[in-house]
Amino acid sequence: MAVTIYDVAKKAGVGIGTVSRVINKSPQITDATKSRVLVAIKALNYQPHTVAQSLARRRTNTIGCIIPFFTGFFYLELLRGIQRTATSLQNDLILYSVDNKSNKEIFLSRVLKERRVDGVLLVSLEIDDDYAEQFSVQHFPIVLVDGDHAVLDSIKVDNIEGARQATNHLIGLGYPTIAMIDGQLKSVPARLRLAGYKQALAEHGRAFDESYFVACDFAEEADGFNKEAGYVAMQRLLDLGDRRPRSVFVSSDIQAIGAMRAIRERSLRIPEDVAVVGFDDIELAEHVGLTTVKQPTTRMGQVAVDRLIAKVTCKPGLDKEFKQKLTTELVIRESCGG
Amino acid sequence: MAVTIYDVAKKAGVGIGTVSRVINKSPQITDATKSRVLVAIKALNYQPHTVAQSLARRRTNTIGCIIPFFTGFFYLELLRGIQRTATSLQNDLILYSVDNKSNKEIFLSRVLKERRVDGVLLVSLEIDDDYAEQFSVQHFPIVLVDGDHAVLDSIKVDNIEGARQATNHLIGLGYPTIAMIDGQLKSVPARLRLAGYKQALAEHGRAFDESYFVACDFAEEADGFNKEAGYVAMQRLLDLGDRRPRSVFVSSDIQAIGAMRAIRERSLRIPEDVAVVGFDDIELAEHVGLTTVKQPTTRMGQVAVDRLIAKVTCKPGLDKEFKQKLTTELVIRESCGG
DNA sequence: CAAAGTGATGGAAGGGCTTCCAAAGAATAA
DNA sequence: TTATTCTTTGGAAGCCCTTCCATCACTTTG
Repeated sequence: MAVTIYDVAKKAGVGIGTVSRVINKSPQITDATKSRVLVAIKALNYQPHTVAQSLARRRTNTIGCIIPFFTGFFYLELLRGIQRTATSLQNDLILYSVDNKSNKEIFLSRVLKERRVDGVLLVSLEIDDDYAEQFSVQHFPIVLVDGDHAVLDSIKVDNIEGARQATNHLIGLGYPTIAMIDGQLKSVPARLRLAGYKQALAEHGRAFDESYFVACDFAEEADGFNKEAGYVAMQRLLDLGDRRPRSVFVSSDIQAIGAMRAIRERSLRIPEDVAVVGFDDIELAEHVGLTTVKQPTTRMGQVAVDRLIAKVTCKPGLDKEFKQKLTTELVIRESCGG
Repeated sequence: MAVTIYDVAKKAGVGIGTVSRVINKSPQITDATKSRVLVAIKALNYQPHTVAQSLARRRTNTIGCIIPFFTGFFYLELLRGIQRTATSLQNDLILYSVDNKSNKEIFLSRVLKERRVDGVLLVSLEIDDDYAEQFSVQHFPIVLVDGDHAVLDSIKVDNIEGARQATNHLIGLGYPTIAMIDGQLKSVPARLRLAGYKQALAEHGRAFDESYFVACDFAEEADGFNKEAGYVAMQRLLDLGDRRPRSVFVSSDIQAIGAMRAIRERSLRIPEDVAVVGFDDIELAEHVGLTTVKQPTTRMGQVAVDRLIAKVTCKPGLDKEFKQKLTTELVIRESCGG
């Protein structure tokens, strides 16, 4: 059978409390006893039973992460930031991955009642008001990542600012006309990116021109953020003939890839005929030389875990609400010229 | 305070053992008592404390997964298969991700002693003999994924067969000359893929021609499986001038991407001048129309977890060694013509 | 009708730790 | 010296379950 704290205590000739204190680095232990215990621990090759510790301490040193079935680079990088930070703060990470909506609810309620994790990260998923309420009332630590809710802590990227950066880049390069291709307007990021686009135009005294704006409301899949939608949307802009825009800000890289294909199919060149900026900085973007807006994904994971664990350990200054927005970064490649 | 099994027992007017039996679906409970208990559980909104269950049962219903810091699609898909299968078998998944080698050892020894997980998956990582020994002796369930060791269960893809498929495809299309670009020969998959290539050639009575084989031994990073290495290697083949190969099997997609660039830079066409097959089926492969060998990645995760949990639960027939090889699948796109 | 068997139930013990309280010992003050 | 305070230590109780054993209420059998 496995060696327990009692074996160590007997071997070292001390009480179990003393052994426990040594393990937990309690200060009030004489160096002599401490080293006796340490020797016994080494001799028996003892390691505390984590599960028993969790039960007694009412702390698992584990955080949960509810994340939609991770496709794409974004989630990989996010997970990397989360994992790395958790490990560095001596926490383990349990992954709950969500296939469909009902799944999410199950995980939320499990997390809340099983007490298997000290806190939870909810990534890219909406949370109902009554669940939010429960977490809030029970003081169960939760941080929303790439999402938001009135009563809960959240961290996300500043979509408006990112869209502004992209648009300003095109303005700065002197393009006379700047179109925008957006996702479905019912999606939150799509609306925010539109707002940033409009804001940048307004700041430079440019009017928003309805005919230069295409929302992919016709495309269902992935809220319009997909290759085909970008392709179709770009066709519409190119159909303007002479009035076609000189440059376009596309609200996601994957749409931009589709848009670029549409441009090339008409024998137009990028950026000489039409300049393109994307959003996201997916892996493909580098390959096709797409200038785009990079989200600080790894960082987001890190900040989220830091905050979550601060809440778990009741660090001071946690009452104030935490609504962090991280700023994006423009990655300049070849698709805009300049 | 949280509601415990005692509260439920009192409310239902039964003993705690009875409540426990209801929770664990023990058969010998009358329907009447069972429903009384169920009512009480519902009324109190009771849910068992997972940690306490783990301690009492000496089973955590959790598996660990030690995985190198997941870059690339391969790990995403693998993780998807692992996660999905674990969830469907009522197990949670703890992710230990490895940044560097020492990290791996730490996780291995923690897993072994902390008893926080019932079993562990070791992905794409080598394991020292003495650790393998320890797992073996202690009967601690472990399954190697995309790796191997004499005394441990393992599951991986059949690299030899995959390389044969790729080479045979080129042979079948009638290409007179078939070169190969490989990773560093010190890497195991590189050697296996070479073996498959040679085997296919031999089966069709073709000689292995040293001058048509380039191993990327000059490239350090990622065992030679990277874009630049592929680019350089292809240059060498193209430098053969008139004797340059009519087709080439590249041992990874990422190298193939580099190779394709080298081909295009000499104003040669794919597949009209040089046909290319890759290996891996990364996301980019589809985008560039690369014919390639797809690994059954998700499936591998699934099989691994199935096996691991079978071991944990001591299903019969586990003594025989388990060394599974999954077969690859050729994905035909445009880079080979035909 | 008693004896033996069957099935459902209660609850103590045990899983391995932390923590609190009391006690012993050491150090200081009077 | 004795009284007082401070440190260090031992170990019981508690964290919340599962499981085993004893018990009790019925059946069945002879």
